[in-house]
Amino acid sequence: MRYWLMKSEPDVFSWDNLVAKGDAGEEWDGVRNYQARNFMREMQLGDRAFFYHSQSDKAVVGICEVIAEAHPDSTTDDPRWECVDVKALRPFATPVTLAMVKEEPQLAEMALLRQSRLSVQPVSEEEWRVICAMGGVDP
DNA sequence: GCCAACGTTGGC
DNA sequence: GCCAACGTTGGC
Repeated sequence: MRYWLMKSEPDVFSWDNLVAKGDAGEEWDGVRNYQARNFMREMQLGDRAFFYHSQSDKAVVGICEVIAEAHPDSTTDDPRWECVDVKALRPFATPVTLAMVKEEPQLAEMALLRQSRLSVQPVSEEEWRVICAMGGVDP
């Protein structure tokens, strides 16, 4: 299993919105960046991803699971764009803010810090464990 | 609201 | 194929 981090602006689509979708989950549509799309193509059923709120929150707020592998993005006719489906798995007891990530030396190499504009990115197993511990959830 | 980073577009 | 112009994202 691999680990990922996916960003969303909470004003557009929040963690609570995903929770409301239940086990049916939701398409992670709207990605129009090749690098982010390529990471979604690598995702497999059962992979886990952090749900990150950009802009106002700037924090990891929950864990979701990939429930459908890459398929055409229903929000466009352009065949270049694909997306996966995810469902909410569990919320963080304590949201892990961007500031907290910056202060943790073990997380210094994260794409979240190095490539701030990338909306879908891989997370190493070690980074996954560290952030889960900070957030008070089981990895 | 501003700005840095960076991706995309289009002229040459 | 290069590069200037421009648009978007996301942190501050």
